Amino acid sequence: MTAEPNAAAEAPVPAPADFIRDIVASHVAEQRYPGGIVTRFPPEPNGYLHIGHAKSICLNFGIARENQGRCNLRFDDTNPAKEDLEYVHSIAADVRWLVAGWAEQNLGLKPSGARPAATPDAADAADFYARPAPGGAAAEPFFASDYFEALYAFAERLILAGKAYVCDLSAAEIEAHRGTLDQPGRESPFRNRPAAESLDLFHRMRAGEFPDGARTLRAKIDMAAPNIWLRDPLLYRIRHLAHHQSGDAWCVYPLYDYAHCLSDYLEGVTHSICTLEFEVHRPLYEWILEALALPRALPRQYEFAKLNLAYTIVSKRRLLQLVQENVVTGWDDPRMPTLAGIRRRGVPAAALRTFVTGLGVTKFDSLTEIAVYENAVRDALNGLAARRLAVLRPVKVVLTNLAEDEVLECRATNNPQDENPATRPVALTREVFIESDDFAEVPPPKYFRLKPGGEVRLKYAGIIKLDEIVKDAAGALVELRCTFDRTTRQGEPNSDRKVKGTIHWVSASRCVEAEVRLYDRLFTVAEPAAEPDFLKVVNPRSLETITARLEASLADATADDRYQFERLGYFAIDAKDSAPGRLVFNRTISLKDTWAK
RNA sequence: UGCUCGAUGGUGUAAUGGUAGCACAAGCGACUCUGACUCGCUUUGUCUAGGUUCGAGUCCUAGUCGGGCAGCCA
Repeated sequence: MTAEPNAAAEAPVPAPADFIRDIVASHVAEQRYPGGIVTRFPPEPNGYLHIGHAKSICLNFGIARENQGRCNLRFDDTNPAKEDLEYVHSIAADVRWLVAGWAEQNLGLKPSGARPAATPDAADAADFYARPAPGGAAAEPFFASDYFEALYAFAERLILAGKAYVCDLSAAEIEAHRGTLDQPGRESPFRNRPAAESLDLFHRMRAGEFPDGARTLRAKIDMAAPNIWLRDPLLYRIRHLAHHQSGDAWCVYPLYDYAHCLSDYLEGVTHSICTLEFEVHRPLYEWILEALALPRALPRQYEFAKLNLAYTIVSKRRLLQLVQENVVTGWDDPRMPTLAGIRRRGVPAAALRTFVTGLGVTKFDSLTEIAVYENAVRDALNGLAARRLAVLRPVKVVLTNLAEDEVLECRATNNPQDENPATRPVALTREVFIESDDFAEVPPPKYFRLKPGGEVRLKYAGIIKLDEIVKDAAGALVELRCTFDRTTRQGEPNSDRKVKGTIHWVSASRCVEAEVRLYDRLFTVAEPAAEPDFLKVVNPRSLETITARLEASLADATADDRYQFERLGYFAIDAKDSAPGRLVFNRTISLKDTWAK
């Protein structure tokens, strides 16, 4: 992970307001949660975090931050079949990156190895979590798997209270009994078996006596409920599978609805914020907590609409497909909307934060234009990026009135946005490269750049005039022969002489080569997820790799810095592939180009 | 056609019964040693129909349109 280039430079923004924050504020006002406000970010470690998660992270950490509370990072790891340690590590790193310099003091962690007591009553007695000092030793994220023992004890209690039972129906039979959206379900024949029998069976499930799928633990609610999630939902299933955290300790694993609400409760979470698709699960979330008659204030669930971004896929499943089918080079490919990809591409975390925060939080299923994201990225980078000269597609220019060995030193401004901008030297020599786009033999109307007989300013150097176009026998352009007006150099009397165009350039003899990766959107349509096959709308030109010529100072470029190649865009070192002597730059984003329209 | 949630310019949102505002986008102009940035101006909106009220985007009723829900996924 690269250091955050602008962690300290966050502009003060008014605290956001939305319907969830309004609710939190009213709870604070009525002192509903004396222990303070606790939220949580609960990813399942089955893929990399993406830009949609950034919205959730900023919401949950933002609320914690605004209320001097805490946001627990908790892995919702109840399904060992789909999860992997690689994802645990990437997610932890991505969260820390996004939150660094902003809400890291609100990141809820626990002392290494801390677990709630194994019995529900003891777990009720006190919160087991702690809040170590930032960066303190021995702090680690929470895991739902830490609660397997406590969750199991809670389940025993439900069985004893007649609120849960072991069901011997097969998966197909359970489905058949469930009914349909407009037809009530039928009760399981095992629904009313004695609690003692269910408890014995539940113990034997844990002991490994039954194969996968043979039995389940179900809540006893209402098979005729109009809400399907209340039709005796499954709480536990048998899975003879090793878990990335708990190893071989368990062969029964709790399901989401059961594990999530209780994990929230155990951690002292007050506001459990999730996306809209869990709206219909909320009655179940509440049913489980209330069925256990727990002593502390219960967490409540609130739902908001997830982020949808135009030309982007925000689905771990589909992102995994892109990786597996080698459409991209990995989860951290700079074209990916993953936090890892976005970071590698050079986007500052602060840009991502302003973007998602500016979106607001509602229950309306929206599609955000990509321009909003791009604006946030450019805006963050504009104040941050050191200006440099670089030529992507070189055309040779010979300044015929400069001697072969002549070197004219020019002062270039590092960032005109700074109050007292620093400068650096760049060398002008007889042979330079300019951008091929900046020359037109047959110029279109209102073309400000170099054209036959025309003048243009080489930025920081002075004005040149095109005298002659040299081509080879095949008619291909060889070089442009120009004269350099020495009286327009910095400090010379005509330095302020106006010409319409100013272009970038590099000295042909004093430049460095670098691999530059230019990115375009990964999909050709605004809503790739709505396509029957989203792989068919992958943009075949999403990556273009070229060899560019950079001003010599860029040989010392660092991965922590951000650069603007003047008139071209914002670029960053590719932290993974770049090495001393073999520079690799990613174009984070181009500059706005109103001329191209 | 069961339950549930939603609907404000092109897009995303604000207005908590009292002047429909902001951002992005778009258009025009100014500035410019980045056709960037910045600045100025402009276009465009309360799903429909009733009702309550001095006054409705907001409250009520009915409708229309859209999202979500029937994994031993989360």
